[in-house]
Amino acid sequence: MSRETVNLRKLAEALGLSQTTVSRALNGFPEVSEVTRARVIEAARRLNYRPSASAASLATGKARAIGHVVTFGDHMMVNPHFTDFLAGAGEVYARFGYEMLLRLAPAGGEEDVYRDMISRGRVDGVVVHGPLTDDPRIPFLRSLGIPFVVHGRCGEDPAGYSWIDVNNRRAFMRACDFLMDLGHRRIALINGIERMNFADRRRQGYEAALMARGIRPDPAIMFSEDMVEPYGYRAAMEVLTGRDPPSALLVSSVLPAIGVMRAVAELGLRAPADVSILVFDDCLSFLQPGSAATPRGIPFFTAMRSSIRLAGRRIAELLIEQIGTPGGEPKHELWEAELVVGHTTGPLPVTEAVGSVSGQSLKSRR
Amino acid sequence: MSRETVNLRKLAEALGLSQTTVSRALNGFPEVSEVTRARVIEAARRLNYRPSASAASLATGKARAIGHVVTFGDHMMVNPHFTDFLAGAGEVYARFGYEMLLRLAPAGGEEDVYRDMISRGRVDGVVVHGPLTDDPRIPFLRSLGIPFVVHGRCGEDPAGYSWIDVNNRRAFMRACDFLMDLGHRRIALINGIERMNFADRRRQGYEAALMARGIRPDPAIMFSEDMVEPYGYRAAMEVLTGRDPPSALLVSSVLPAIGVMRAVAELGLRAPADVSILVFDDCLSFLQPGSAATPRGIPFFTAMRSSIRLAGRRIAELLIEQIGTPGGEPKHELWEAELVVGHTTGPLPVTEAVGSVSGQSLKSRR
DNA sequence: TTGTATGCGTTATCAG
DNA sequence: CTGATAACGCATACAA
Repeated sequence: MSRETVNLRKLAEALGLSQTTVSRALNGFPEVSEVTRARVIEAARRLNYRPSASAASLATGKARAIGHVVTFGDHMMVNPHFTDFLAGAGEVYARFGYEMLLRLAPAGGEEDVYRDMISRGRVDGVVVHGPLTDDPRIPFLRSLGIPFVVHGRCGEDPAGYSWIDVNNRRAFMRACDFLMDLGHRRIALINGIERMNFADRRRQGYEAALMARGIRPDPAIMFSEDMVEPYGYRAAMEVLTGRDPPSALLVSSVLPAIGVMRAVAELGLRAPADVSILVFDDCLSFLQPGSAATPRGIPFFTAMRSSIRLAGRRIAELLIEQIGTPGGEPKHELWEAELVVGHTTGPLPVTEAVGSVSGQSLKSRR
Repeated sequence: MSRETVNLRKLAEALGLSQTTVSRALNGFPEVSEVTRARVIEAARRLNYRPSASAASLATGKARAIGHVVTFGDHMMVNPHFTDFLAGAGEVYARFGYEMLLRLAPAGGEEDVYRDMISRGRVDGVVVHGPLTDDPRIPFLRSLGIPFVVHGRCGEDPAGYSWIDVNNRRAFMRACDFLMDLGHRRIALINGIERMNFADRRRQGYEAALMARGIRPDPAIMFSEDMVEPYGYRAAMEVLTGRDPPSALLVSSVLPAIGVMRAVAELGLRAPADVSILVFDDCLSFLQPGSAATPRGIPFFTAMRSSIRLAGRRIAELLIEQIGTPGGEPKHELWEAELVVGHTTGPLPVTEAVGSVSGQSLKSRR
């Protein structure tokens, strides 16, 4: 139970060696003899030696830590998708001996927070979450010259920094095509905040798919907000009880989709009999397995799926690699989302296909 | 655009002062003249001086950081309730200039992780999440002599360490009483993992309330698992389609409650007409406002409510206070959950009150 | 009110 | 292969 802190000096004294040799032995330098190394390692374990992080950091100039700045949403909310990202990244950090630093910042105030933790030497690299379409954080971090990886990206084909992103545009095109192949023509979009690049791209995909079949996107059934449950509920309520309701809903996350289902149930409707629902599924673990599996093992929601946890893992790997090789080129990965057919999509209801008074028919079912 | 790192020495040189004076001026020591202090502060800002965290930490022995070890659940999942805790705690950390360190650990492996970040001097204090009924982490941290605060607690009236907890026992007694006052006699419990103290206490409250009215708890309608959506779905499915189904469900979190609602809808049932549902609501922001508010501003779920975000805030405050006053006594706070009546509870359905074949009647409604 | 000297616990440079 | 010794950047006891 030796609770007294044992430092390098004491360890070296106990071994009758110099601090230098002990340090080298512990850090795997090749020039130390294997017998000495074994002795040192054994003694270090026995005496419970742990190198001081701040001393090491001061001496090397490396913090062995990575910073994450998470933005307070409009509801002073931390994006719940973040837990799953964290699970993926944290696993990698643990494996490579990196610390994870977390700071909150109000939307727009991230730069100060980044600057602070970087210039005080607390981190060797940072992750950018939720990039906007034209995000000041990217030029800012580039000017600082610190390694960073963006979860998502900004403009078209950005090459000046590292990022990992889902092909959101194509994912929503495919989703829309899938619904139109089933006969749907009027499809609502319940999107995330379109200042965010991922949501902007999703809207683009949605619009492109519609227009490719000669359908003009209708702003009356397109929404853009923080992806939370009540939002899905309100949006679904609005379009399903409005005039000319859509026969299908394209929803940007499982969270608002749950709200959509609540609205659907409250209106006495059923999916997919009355309305089809297609979701972008980030594989949130607390809604897993299979984004709410049904008894037969088929996922509940039909979805475009891409694991945010895997993204966290890969981004952490990339960032650590980048920290290790300062001169390296930026790297990019564009992932394709997978279409998974569940229970919430089906062919356009017959009543819908017949007349244009479908709104009334929907409402009358209550 | 001075990107070169300016340290205390350079700043002092630029000012024609000694490092000592500059340091004292910046750290608010009283003995420095106000004119000097103003000069120093101005120059520090102008030259973009930020003290090195590792140097300060090495010199003072304080890390100005707080460690959180989050446990991987059975599904290799990070508890989504954590984002809201984080939102509360992070706000306080930001205010007091503390860093938040996050590490993942497999269930049971937390001690090594705590030991590592503590003995390497990365943190000044730690938070314990999700304490078990007899949690080895508490004696372990006490033996280390590091400030820590537990979110929850372990045995009866523990006094040897600081904690903040909800009165889970009473909350579930009240919930159960509320349902029984409505006429319900057969109430299912969809609980969290009862190795965890909070869930254990909830079960105690549930059982005590039942027994106080002469009802023997029935293990056939009591569940204990990770509080995720599919769990709620499965449990609800099982009891509602089984023989002798309950007329009310007591659910430990909004997450499984969403799964419960999915099962209820799939069975063609309605709440509260066919079945009452009462939830413990942690005020998760991504399900806010009002745990899924309905149009009239009344919350959707009837719930026992206590904000996990507020808990995060208060725990952070307590811990920082404790770090500042080493000799202090442990502090405890026991919060009462609030009963909020929503739309998912109602009197016992008539059919239930009449016969004992209610299971059949439920099923036949499909 | 300001300055000098020293220590914090490592790693890194340079000799041996 | 090993060992003195000097940084790293700040805080602080002690002097002036």
